[in-house]
Amino acid sequence: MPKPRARSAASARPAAPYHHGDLRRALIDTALAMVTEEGAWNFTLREVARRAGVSQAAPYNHFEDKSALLAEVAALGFQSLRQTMDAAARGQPRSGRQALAGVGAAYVRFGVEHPAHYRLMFGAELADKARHPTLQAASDATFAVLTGVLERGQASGQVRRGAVRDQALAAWSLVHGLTTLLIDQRLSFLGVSTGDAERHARLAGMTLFAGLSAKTASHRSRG
Amino acid sequence: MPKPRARSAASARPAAPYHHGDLRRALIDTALAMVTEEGAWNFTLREVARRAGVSQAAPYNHFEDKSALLAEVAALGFQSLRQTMDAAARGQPRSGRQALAGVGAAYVRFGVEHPAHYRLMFGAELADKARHPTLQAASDATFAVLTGVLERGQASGQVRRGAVRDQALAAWSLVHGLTTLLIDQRLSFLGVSTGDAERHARLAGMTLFAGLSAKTASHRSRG
DNA sequence: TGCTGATATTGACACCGTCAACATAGATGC
DNA sequence: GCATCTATGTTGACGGTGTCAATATCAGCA
Repeated sequence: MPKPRARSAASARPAAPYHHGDLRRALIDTALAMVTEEGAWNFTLREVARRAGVSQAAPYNHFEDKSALLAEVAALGFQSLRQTMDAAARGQPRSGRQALAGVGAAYVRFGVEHPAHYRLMFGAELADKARHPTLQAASDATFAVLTGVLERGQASGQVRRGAVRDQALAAWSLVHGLTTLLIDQRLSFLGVSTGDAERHARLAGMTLFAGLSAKTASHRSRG
Repeated sequence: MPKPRARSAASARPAAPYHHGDLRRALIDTALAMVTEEGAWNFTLREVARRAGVSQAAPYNHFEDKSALLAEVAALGFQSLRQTMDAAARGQPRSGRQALAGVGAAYVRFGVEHPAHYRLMFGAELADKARHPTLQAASDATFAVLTGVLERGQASGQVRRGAVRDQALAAWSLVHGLTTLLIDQRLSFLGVSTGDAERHARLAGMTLFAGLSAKTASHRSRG
């Protein structure tokens, strides 16, 4: 067989036509699979192209850069994280401390269960997010879930009144720091493994939320 | 001059002798300079060798791996961070909330002022710290400063009694998360820049410490 | 039908981490 | 003093990478 160029021939599968059809989507899907299934958060553009069955330079017709593809996959991660947090927020009956703890725990759980994706989402390679508006938008929407919970908490009187921005920043810092420390195994010397993730998330969250609580906190938050 | 091989000749500088003398130290120093002066946290081993004036393969006589050199530089970063935190802890008159806030603020300030070094210290390339005992030791010593402050705080009655490990984990998560978010400019959409670092560190810290405080916290921690 | 623009391939460039083979020189034993 | 050993350099290579220029292919439209 000199050159399998059949397209409208009798072959059931197109057998690798010259033009892929929707290579952009295929590349994102392939990269996403590599990130989620294996732990390849720093994958190679050539490898993605290889798995998609195209040549090494083909991606450059759809992405300006390797980091553009990275950003797309990271954006999908933020969408997934946002859905997880949304579900956790809605799963709680009240919009107060329970909701906050639930969302925080869901956040940490997402990171621990998808370490490669989380690393990609927050990796330094994409630090200049201004270049990737899709990623920026997805990230903002995710953060909005947190501020929303805090706003409803303030409205319901369960969260101390104050600048939601500052409260959200503290809460986000806490869960983000805990997640990255867990993922990078920086806590092994403490005897903390990723299995304890949720427990520690709730524990650290309780400490923080005691400070956020509208009521006097110290005698209320004892486990 | 055909071959500048003068060593005991009249030349003041040795003019590149074949054997460097202490290349290991020179490589670490060079890499450290690249990390601190420029923002090159993901430097190239070849580039380090180039600047040290040796060939590309010379470093392999002193480091098993590129990551071994990375680990050494990261360990120096942890030492520097520990000194900063120690100074902050000692600078506070009392060993309670003030000390904790001071140490936290010093931590965040260190990260913001040395972003490249901080990224290297916590980067995913060195996630398997077990391979680098020097780094592990330096990291542990740094963490010990935090637990020490908490222990003294508990002893003096200013910090709520409880498992120091859990409190330290919460505090570390908070400052680490805030630092990485600041460094990676993940907070620009909030209008938070690295210039506000210390203010936000103290603000977030106050929220957390309100939960850690032994006294009823909510009416005491108002700025 | 033939042209045009989008999309894919090939082949190259410079760079990277790492290794094997070889060169050099300071230390050591005689 | 000299030969040898060993630590420490160099050179050159291998396979891998991101990226680009030149070229080939093909779908849709005049």
